[in-house]
Amino acid sequence: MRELQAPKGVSEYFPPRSQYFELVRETLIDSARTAGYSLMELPVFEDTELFKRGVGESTDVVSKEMYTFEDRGGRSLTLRPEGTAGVMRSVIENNLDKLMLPIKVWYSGAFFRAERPQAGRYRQFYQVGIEAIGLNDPEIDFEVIAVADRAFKKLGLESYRLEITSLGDAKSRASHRKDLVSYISKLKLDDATLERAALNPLRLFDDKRPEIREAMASAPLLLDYLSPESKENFARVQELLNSAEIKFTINPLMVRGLDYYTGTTFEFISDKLGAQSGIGGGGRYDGLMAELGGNDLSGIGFGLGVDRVLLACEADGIFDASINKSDLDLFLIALSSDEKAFVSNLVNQLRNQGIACDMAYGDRALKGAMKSADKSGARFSAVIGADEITSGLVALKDMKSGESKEVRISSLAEEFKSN
RNA sequence: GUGGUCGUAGCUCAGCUGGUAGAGCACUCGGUUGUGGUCCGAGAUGUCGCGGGUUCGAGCCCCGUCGAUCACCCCA
Repeated sequence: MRELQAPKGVSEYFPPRSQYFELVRETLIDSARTAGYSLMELPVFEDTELFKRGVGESTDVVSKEMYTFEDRGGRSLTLRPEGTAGVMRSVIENNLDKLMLPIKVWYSGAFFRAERPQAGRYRQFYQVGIEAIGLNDPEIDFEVIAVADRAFKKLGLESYRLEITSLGDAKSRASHRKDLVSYISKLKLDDATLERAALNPLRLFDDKRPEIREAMASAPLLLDYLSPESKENFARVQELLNSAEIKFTINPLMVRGLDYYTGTTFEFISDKLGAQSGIGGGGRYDGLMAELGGNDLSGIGFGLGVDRVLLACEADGIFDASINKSDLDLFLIALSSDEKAFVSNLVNQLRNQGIACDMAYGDRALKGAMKSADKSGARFSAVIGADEITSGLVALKDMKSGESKEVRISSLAEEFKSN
C-alpha cells in the first residue's frame, strides 16, 4: 500500500474518464445558461450556523454528516453539504433581491457529506445546481424541471425517470401533520424509527422495510391535504410538463432530506444505479430566505449529481463511440533532433493562432512518434525533416483515412482555420 | 453510523488440499534507411493493501487495520 492515499470516499476524475466528467458537467451547465441562468461562485465552507438554520437541524445531513471544524480564529465553519443555503446567504448579503426578480443563478462545484461511501455516494461529490428566486409562478417550477430534463436528454441519457409531488404550503402541511402524527402514534414501532418519526413524520413514508411499508400503506397523504392554491399550482405544473412532453409520475410518498422544501418537489431517478439512484432533485422553498434573515421571497431550484449522472451515462453506454477523444487538430513530429527546435517553435506559433496542436517529445524513433500521434487523437499529423524545412512543404496526413496532402508550412494555420 | 463481500503487475483477473507468483490487455524495443491503427518477435513490471499471529514454511489460515464494494440508513 502506498504511504499516501486519497481520503476515504472521495471521487477523482483523471484521463481518460475525466473527459466524460467534463462533458457531463458542461452539458448540465449549458442547459442552465440556455435558460438564462448566470454563474454564482461561492465559498466551499460557510458559517456552520447557515446550514443549521437553512437545511434544518433535524436532518441527517446536518445532524450527522457535516464536516465541521474550527478555524484559527475560533469560528465554527462547515464544508458545504449542499448549495441552496449558500446561494440564499449570498443573495441576502449582497442585496441581490433588490434587483429585478427573479434572480436566476447556477453553480457548480464540490460538496461534502461524511457518509459511509458507496458507488455513487462520495464524501466529496460534485453538483450542478440552479436557483430561481423571487417568483411563485408554476411556470418557473416547470422551467427548473425542464432545464434538468433537457440536459439529460442532450446527454443521451435514457434510463431515468422523473417523480414529482407537492408538499403544499404551510397550512396544508400543518393539518396533514396533525393527522399523520396521530396515525403513527397507533403503530408499534422500534425506538430508532420512533425517533425519526418524531423529527419528521414524513420520513416513515420513505422507509424501505416491508413491515413499515405495510404499516404506512393507509397513512394519510399530504397530497390529499393541499390547500386550493397549492392544488391549482401543482395541477398547472403538471399541465406544463405534459405539454412539453416531459414524462413524470406523481409520487405522493416522496420525501426530501432537506427540511426547507415546500410546494413543487421533484426527483430524477436512474434505475441502473443500485441504491444510490437519485441523479438529481429539488423543489420549492417558501420560508428559507426569511429564515436566513432576508426578505420573505420564495424560490425553487435543483441540485444534480455530476458523479451519478456520469455513472448513469456509462450504464447506458452512451460514451462508447460517439465522443471525440481529443480536441487536437494537429500532431507534429520532428524527424531528428535537428528539427526539434524548429517544430517546437512552429507548434508554439500555431497555438498562438488558436490551433490546437501538440508534438512528439523525447527522442523516439519515427514509429514510436507516430504511435504518440495516434494516441493523441489528433485529426492530422505531419513529419518535419530537413527536406520539409528547405522546401517549406509538409505532407499533412489525415489520421483517419491515412491519406495525405501537401501543404505549405507557412499556411498551416489557415488550413485549419478554414476547416 | 450498522451488517455482508472483496483487496494479487498500469488494467481485467488466474494461482490446485498452505511450499517464497502467472495470463490477457496496455507499455518499451525490434521486424534494416522518413510514417500510426493489423500481424510477428523480444523485453521491463509486483515488499500478493498494510500490521501482527499460527506454521519448518502463508497470496492462500486467524486477528486487527486501511480501502473499495453491496444492502440498510441517507441522498447527489
